[in-house]
Amino acid sequence: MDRTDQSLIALRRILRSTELYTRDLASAAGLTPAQLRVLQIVSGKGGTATPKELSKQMGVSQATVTALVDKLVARGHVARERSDVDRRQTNVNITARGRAAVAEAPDALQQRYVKAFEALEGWEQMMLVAALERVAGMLDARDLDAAPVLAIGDIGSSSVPH
Amino acid sequence: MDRTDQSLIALRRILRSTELYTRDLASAAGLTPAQLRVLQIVSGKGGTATPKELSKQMGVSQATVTALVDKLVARGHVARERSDVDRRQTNVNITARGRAAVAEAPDALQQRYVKAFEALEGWEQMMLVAALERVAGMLDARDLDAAPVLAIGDIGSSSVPH
DNA sequence: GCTGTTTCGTTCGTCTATCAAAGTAAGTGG
DNA sequence: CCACTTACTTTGATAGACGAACGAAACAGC
Repeated sequence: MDRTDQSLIALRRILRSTELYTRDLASAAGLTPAQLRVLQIVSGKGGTATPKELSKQMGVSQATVTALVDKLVARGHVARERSDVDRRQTNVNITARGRAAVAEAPDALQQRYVKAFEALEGWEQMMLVAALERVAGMLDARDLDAAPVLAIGDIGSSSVPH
Repeated sequence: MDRTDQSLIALRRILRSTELYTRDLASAAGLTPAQLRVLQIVSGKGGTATPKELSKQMGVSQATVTALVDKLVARGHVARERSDVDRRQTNVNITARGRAAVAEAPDALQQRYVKAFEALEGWEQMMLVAALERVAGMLDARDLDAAPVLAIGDIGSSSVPH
């Protein structure tokens, strides 16, 4: 087996672990994975976001975002509010309850990862960061012209410094 | 920002790129992501697998596998066959058409990644493989049966402590 | 042999995620 | 004020996912 295959297998293991884990995580928090993602994004943007932003960030249609926000509103995790600056826009604001749900999400996978990561030597941490960023850059759709789906959203412009 | 955050951000970028891409890939192949995954697994196991194996490998219930296989059967990508050794079991066999679908899946992300990876110097490839496997190991506490891999080696530099 | 238990797969009912298309409401530029 | 665009929602459809209940086959233990 060559190194390319090895790297692909390792990537698939990473993907699989996180995918399986996301389901556990969300269900433990009483939310579905997609709903949790919405909450996390809203929370990460300082507690408010528009459906448009969510749609872009998540790579799904606005119709889907509407449905997800409906559910979160029904459960009291977020509240809708008409924007004053542009009344076509709706602000999706996280509630105290929503914040609590995000905070209390028993993020065992991430905790395990963080713990393992922080147990490493400094030079190993740097090596891993460099490698992960390298791989992320290799996968990033930024330069692809012919992939409309991937062109959705400003990948990284909000959260990934370069 | 500390190195832990940097590594988490890079990981999320990797996850996001692949997740968005999977949808594009599957739709171009005329399949849904879940259906394509079934086909890929069956194909990877030599052309036949049981629902139980698929369920385990994919991390979904058997009921879900049944539904997915139903769809693939309807489209002629796989065929069911009763096992002779244990007649409770059903073998899901890939058809020529199924193989073609897997082979023709325009796996642009992977191709793009492979191309970038293979353009790297040998030592860089080794570094990335070591790093990815390291991360996979940190995330992947349970099932090791998913991939035919392998204890993480050190990368040739003699002093990787653990 | 029998009888109870486990395993494998399926069926059924239900919920969520998702989209495309059509609709509504609000801003923008003649 | 009219046409156009933008932001969001509604509607109707399909797919994915689960748990519960089920039949069939294998496997116990006598």
